[in-house]
Amino acid sequence: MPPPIPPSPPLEAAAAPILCTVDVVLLTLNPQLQVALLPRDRAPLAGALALPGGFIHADEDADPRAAAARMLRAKTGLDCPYLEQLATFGGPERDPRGWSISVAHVALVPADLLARGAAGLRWHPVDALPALAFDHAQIVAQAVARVRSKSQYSSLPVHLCGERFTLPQLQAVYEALLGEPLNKVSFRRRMEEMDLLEPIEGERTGGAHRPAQLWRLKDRRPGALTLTDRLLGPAVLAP
Amino acid sequence: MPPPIPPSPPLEAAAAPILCTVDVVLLTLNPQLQVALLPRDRAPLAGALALPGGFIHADEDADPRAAAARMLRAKTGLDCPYLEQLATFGGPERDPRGWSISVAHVALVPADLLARGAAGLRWHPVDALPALAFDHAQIVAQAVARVRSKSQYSSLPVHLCGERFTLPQLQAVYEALLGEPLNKVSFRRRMEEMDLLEPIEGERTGGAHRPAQLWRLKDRRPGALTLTDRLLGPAVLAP
DNA sequence: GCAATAGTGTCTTTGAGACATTATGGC
DNA sequence: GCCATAATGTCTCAAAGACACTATTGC
Repeated sequence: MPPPIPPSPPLEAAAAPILCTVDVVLLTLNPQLQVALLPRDRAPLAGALALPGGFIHADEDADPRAAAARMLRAKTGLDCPYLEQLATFGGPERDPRGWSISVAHVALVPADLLARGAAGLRWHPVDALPALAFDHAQIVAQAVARVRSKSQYSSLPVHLCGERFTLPQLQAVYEALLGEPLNKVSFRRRMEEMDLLEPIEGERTGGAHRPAQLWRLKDRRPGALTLTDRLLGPAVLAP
Repeated sequence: MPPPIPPSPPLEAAAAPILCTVDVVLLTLNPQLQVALLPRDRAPLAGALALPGGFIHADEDADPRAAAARMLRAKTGLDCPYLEQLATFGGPERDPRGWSISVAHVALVPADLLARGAAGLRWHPVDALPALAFDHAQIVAQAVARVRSKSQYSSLPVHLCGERFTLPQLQAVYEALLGEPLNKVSFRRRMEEMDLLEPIEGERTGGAHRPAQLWRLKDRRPGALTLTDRLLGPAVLAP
């Protein structure tokens, strides 16, 4: 028997205020996957390690992504190369101040950009995290799953390399994210099919052995992803 | 030159109140992909077609998903089989009442469940939508992209079939979502590999021709997805 | 029997991985 | 010359698609 629909439920009545925040899972590869954490400087949970984040400011943020970018700039000094919305976490218990929402984002930064900015950041390998404030451990876990999953079928890992890189370097990044060695020939075939890299003429890396060709992204829009219809690695980890 | 980090920005100061809502993109296949819309019964935009949704209630919702389920029950009478968070949309302009957030969800319902509930719902093919309120057209577009994308590598389409279905029916659902015919042999090989279906002993569909075996999901947890590490269709549509 | 759909067997093609070979640097 | 790494050529194997064939119903 279909449940009767109440005539006119007061769904749009104004509700109790909800705390609206944004958090950023900032990741780098150095040489393993690491996440940036900050000790909280005020209550609640002062001193506890937490993701960079804070309240959305209705008067200055154009959307959640802009709020995340502002947070990142303010708390880490980085102007973010790759920034993607992850998911929204919410509920009455996650923050002692009341029913709260956090629009979580993932940001990627090449390890060689870390010198600048990054003042009080504490980097922790994602596979050995200390206790985190609120539900931030869960958020980090989901972010890592997302990044690993997308590494299977997209160019996402290039955003963990600098602007210029060699194919062996890029393959090492994919392997670190996917957690297993990749076939060199297949990897190069796939990168060529994706058609997202261009060689930097004349440029090669030095070293004690045969120098490798340097490459850069063809499409210079920051944060752009190229997808492939075949998979590089194994196990799909996250939806 | 790295931008200096301001000493102690007032990031956690209480901010202007933000409207927190949830919207649901409820989809069915009948025979094309259709979305459920409701004419708004109050200002703003009274009369305009919109997604079922409304404010989060801090006093009764355990999290955004619960809020979406409540909304769905109240506005459509359906207790949802498949419900997944999509993304969060927010900004100062999307709702005339002020800076607002909508945690958008995707819900799938088999066409044969539509008889019950579904009182004032208006179903529209997603490829020929009328004008929608707020930014709901964009939300629907993203939901459809997500559903089509997941159809490539997961069992998501089974949630658009009823509890019992034949393999030709299921293949037709995949084909409708992916927009192209699939190879019968490969499709069956893949379904067998995924190991998510079990035949219903003795049961077969009638009809003028050879009857087909009926199947059902092995894992009866509603909303559970099985993933595959190979792709069924072509073009990856959404990240 | 015939028509129409369900289900399966098999061959061909394609793409991925393993391996070997060549190339280019420093010493 | 030797070693180490980069880059590419080639072979093998496995999976996907095309196609044909069998199976089962109603008429």
